[in-house]
Amino acid sequence: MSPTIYDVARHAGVGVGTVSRVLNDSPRVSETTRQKVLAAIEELDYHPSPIAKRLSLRKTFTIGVITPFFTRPAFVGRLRGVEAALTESEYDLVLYNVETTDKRDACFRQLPTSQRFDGLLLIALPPTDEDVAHFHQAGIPVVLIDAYHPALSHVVIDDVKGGYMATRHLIELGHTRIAYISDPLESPFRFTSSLHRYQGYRQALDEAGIPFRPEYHRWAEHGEEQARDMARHLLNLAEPPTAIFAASDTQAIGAMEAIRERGLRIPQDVALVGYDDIEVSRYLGLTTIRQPFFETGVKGVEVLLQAIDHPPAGPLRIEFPVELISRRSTLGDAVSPEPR
Amino acid sequence: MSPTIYDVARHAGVGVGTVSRVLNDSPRVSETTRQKVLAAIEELDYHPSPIAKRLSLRKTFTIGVITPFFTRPAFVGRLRGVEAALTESEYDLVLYNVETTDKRDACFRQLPTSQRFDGLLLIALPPTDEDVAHFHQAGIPVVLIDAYHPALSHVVIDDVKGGYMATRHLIELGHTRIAYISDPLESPFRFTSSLHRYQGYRQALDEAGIPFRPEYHRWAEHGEEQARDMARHLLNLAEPPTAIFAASDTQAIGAMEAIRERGLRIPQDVALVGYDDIEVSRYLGLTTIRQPFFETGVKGVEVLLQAIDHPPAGPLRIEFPVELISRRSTLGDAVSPEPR
DNA sequence: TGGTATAATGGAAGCGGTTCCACGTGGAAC
DNA sequence: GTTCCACGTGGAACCGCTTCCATTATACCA
Repeated sequence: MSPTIYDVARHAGVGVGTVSRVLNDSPRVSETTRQKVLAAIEELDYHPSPIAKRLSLRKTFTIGVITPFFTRPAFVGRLRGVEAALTESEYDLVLYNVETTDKRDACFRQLPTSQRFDGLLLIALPPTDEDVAHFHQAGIPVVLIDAYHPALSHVVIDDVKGGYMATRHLIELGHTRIAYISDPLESPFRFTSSLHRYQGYRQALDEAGIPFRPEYHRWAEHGEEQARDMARHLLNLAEPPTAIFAASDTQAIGAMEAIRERGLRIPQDVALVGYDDIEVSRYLGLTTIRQPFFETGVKGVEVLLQAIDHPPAGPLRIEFPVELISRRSTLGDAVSPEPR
Repeated sequence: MSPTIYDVARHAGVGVGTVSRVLNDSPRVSETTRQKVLAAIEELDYHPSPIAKRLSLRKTFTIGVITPFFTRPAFVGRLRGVEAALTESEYDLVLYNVETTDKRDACFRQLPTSQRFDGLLLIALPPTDEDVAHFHQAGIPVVLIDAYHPALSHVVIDDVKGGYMATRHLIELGHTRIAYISDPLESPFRFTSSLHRYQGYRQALDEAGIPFRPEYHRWAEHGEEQARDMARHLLNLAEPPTAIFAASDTQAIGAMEAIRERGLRIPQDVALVGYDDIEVSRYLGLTTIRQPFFETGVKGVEVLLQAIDHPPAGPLRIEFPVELISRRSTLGDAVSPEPR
């Protein structure tokens, strides 16, 4: 049996209150007593029970993180930031990976009232009004990362702007036949990124006076393979695009494949822009919109921990900037598959 | 303030013991009483406090999962299985992502004695004897996934065999100039997969009477880019290999790039085998050794939960089979980049 | 009819912390 | 020499469960 605070108190010849004060760095302890207590702790190899602390303080020191498909770079990137920020703190990170809407709904329904969390962090999962009402009733702070709800604090990037920047970049390079491939604009998970980037795409076209062609926008389930197929379709059009903007780097890589397999050159025949700046993109020479995954994860944690201790008057909105990273897939030399 | 078990007891006109029995499905409650209690629970919208339960039972119902670089497919794949198995149970999953040996060591030192976990799951992180002694002293069950220590239960695949199978496959296709690219065989993280696969590679060569050529084995930090550079080097040899076995699909993809950029055909000029069967491999037509990521994660959880409730006499060893998946990168038609 | 086994139940104690309140002490202020 | 206060300290009560033990009610048997 591991020693308790009572054992330490007895061993040090003091009361449990004093030991507790030492543990919590209270200034109301004399230096000599502190030393005695620390010696006893050392000697007994005492480790306080976090569970008892939690019960006593009526605080779980745990936050629940719900993320969809954490195999995808965009989600795991944010999760990485969340994990890093949380291990810096005294909070535990309990993870839920959601790959079906059923599991998402189960999480949304059960976790807030489970008395297990001081707060909840949702990654890329916008809740419904009903969900939010439920969170509110449970009295648990919830922060969204890369998702939006008017009543909840959220850490986001401006995807409309990102879509605009990507498209604008292509327009500035002289392209007018610019296609957009993405996830479905509406899906059961209510992911919004493809939609917002689409809006930015449309906006840039409008602004440049380039008419939008419906056949230049294609969507399918997320994935390289699906993206490759979409790009193949685009390249088969009577008047194929000279540039493709993909809603994610993963999809851009699929498009790259389709372009290559037709023997076309990037960017001379088809220019390509992705989104996310995932790890391999630099190496592939893919022009892309960089979004700060890690930082949004960290910030989400900060906002949530702050909200736990000092509930803000209203929901906070934190927006991170996106950045265009120009590489070979739109500029200068061809990307490699071409022999050098 | 949310209601407690006392509120429920009072409301139902019974004692707290009875409510507790109802909550825990004890048979020692009459049906009428049970109904009364359930009604009270419903009416008060009562949710029992897991923290209080944990303190009372002296059990945390939490397991700690320590994984390196969970951005890499091989690790996140296992983690996915772990998460899935754990949400099925009543245990919480607390996650630690380790990207430096410092953090690994800190986790190994602190977590076992932190009184926060009923068990620990280490993914691909073999502990030292000293670490194991520490785990043992803390009295906490530890299970390894994809790692080995003689004193700990572990869930593994036979990487030697996997390396053998990959190499054997190439030999059977008539190759004799077979290169191997991998992570460094020894690293601060003590990952063993590159080493074991290397051993299998050597074994297959020996068995076929093909002399091992040191210049055909190259290693570098994990990553597509590093792998591409290694493959470039191999292809620049006076007598370049006709086949490359890469210790991971990620590295195989890097090699693919190097092969393409020289205008060589896969598999006619250079055949390619990877390892892991990550998601994109099917789509890239990459021949590979499939290992059951998800299943090993699930199994690791099973073994650990079992060990928590019924400590086994000695450490268990669970081995999963690997499987050769033959695709275009060694067989038949060229992989795409070639126009169809 | 009394005795006894059995089932259902109430409630105190315990899990291991925190905190509030009471108390003793010593020095400063008058 | 008294009064006052700040400081340091001990310990009971409490957080919300589980469980064991005592008790009561019921059923069954001789």
